[in-house]
Amino acid sequence: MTDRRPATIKDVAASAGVGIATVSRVFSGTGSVSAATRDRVLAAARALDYRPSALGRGLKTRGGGGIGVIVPDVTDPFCGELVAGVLACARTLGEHVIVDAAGGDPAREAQIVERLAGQRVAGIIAMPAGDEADWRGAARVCSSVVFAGRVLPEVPGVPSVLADDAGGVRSLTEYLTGLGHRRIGFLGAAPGSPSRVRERAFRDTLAELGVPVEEDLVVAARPGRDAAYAAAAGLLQRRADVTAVLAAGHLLGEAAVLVARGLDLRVPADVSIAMVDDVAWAELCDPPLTAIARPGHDVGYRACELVLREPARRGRGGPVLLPTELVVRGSCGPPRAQRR
Amino acid sequence: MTDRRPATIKDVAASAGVGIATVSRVFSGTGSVSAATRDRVLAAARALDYRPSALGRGLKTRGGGGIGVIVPDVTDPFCGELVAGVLACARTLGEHVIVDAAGGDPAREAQIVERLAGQRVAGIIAMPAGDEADWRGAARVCSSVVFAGRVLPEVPGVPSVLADDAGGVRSLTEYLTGLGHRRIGFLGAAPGSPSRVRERAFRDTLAELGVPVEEDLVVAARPGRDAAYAAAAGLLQRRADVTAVLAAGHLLGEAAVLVARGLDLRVPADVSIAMVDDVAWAELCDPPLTAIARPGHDVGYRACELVLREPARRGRGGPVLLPTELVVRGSCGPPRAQRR
DNA sequence: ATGAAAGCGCTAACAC
DNA sequence: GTGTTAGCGCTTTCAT
Repeated sequence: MTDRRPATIKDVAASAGVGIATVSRVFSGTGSVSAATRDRVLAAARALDYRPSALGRGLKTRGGGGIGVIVPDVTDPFCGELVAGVLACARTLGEHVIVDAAGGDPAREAQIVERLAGQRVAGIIAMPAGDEADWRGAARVCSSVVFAGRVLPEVPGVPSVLADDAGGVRSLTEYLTGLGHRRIGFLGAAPGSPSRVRERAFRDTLAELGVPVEEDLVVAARPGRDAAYAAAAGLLQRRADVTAVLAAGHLLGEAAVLVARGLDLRVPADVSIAMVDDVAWAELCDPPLTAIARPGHDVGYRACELVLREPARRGRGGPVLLPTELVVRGSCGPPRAQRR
Repeated sequence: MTDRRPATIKDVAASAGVGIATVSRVFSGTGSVSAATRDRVLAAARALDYRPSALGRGLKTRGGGGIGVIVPDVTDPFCGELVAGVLACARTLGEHVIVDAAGGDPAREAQIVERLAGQRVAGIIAMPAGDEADWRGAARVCSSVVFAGRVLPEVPGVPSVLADDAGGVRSLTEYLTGLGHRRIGFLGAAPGSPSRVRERAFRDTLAELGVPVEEDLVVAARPGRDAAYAAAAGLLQRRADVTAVLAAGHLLGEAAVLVARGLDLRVPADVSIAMVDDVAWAELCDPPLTAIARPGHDVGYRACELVLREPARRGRGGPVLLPTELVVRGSCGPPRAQRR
């Protein structure tokens, strides 16, 4: 049980009676080695429990390899899917993945980028929190950066792959108005949020449909469960006449459901509720919630492909937009004439 | 915009007019450097956008640093929490974290361990899928391995930190029997599963309470949503007389809720339902589900501490057991005299 | 306080 | 085919 340090290429070479270059050739698949020698090397390696050091190789080849992923929170369902997608793709490409959570804090995000750069990763995939300046720098620091699931405006040279949130909100809005709703409450992200495409899509769709947008019905919540709940409660109490609520995220949807329940509102008889993010509980809710499914896994997968396979095409063209899907369940119905 | 390769310590040394050793001292904090020199070095470094290479350092110091985490699936809520806990701890210790998902496949798990070993990580935290032999080898391969959230029996030298699942199931079982239930269905993991402590705890508690265990009521489901649903449907249809269901995981709980709804069973009037894993939707369910909260975050955090801070104590004593919490909501009530 | 030099484990020319 | 050699970027004696 002596825990001696790992065998090196030199040990293997000596033990197999060959030069270190030969061992290197055997393991990197480069050059040509006679079958006999290869076997001897492999045997020696196995005996010594040898495993090539990624450090040595990385140092030589300039680039440690691997890819870094930065999300606000790994426990968020969408982020989880995203990460899973990256892992799936990275696996096929034989790369490892360094994951970190920035908690929505730009400073922390910058720190993580710094560390990743120190590791000499081949690329970084980020769901950015919000500081353009930092990312402007990061784009220089790392060979290849791509945004996934979210973008920062004004960061040139960083390609992105996104779920088509605008399209999703648009169809949800059309669905709701089609049902007859005119006073739809919108629960969205705070002004500081990186992208308010959802809110814009909501407003635009309503405008196109000739439904007036009442400012009072568009509310912005800061991130987090509590803020979401407060926003939902505020909206539903202030405007007892809303007939439907469109929640722009699962936390906001959760809040809407809870508040409606607390207010003894029947769904969808008194209020219809729909949300962005088709999380697991949408189906378990009573009634099951109509939602927009965002392809988190695919977003991650594509982002990983982009960052590793097409470093040349970086920044070419607009963002890659992946389609969302409207999943209709039982939480929306025609508006009741008058609530309360 | 010339994308020249990253500056090295040599570049900085030259630019600052000092030796490379001095630059090293400045960045590693070792040795002593005069304030003036330090400033010159720092200035030069900033100008060149220098960032020490973790590869170079790692090679020299034997050990790339960083820690590896292997879970079955990052999108699982418990795994997500676990990973988040590891990230939180690793951050305080300045280590990066390589994450990978094995999908419950021992072979894939072994591959991942192999890659991690190649990266010369400082330690590995794993929620093992099932093959003892692989892990027996892995324990040798890597300096420091710890199991988290789940254990394999009989892998010596690998410490573990776990949620007290047995305790959780015990309190759930006591709670249910206290309510008057005698025919409790148990939805558990398949026989091949790494640990069936939950089932054992259920049986033991019932035995202690003098309630006979009917084999017919203890069902094992293979992993995955579909299998869970099938198991729940089978149980509830076969035994219309069960008055309560204890689901040993959130997927099983989900299945129980869905099946009960499909069968038009009222919860808790017709059946009480409780589960292990206090996931987000437990509170959104109607009625909200009584559940056992497992401290996923803490498990990850402690595991990370263990793997990095106490390599000496490895394997000493039994597993670290973290308490679970019984969260009583509205899904359980006294049994109805007779169902159907 | 600081510089020179010797590697860490590996790959890539280049000889043979 | 296979061995020799020169670094990759860094830390670390050992002089100075």
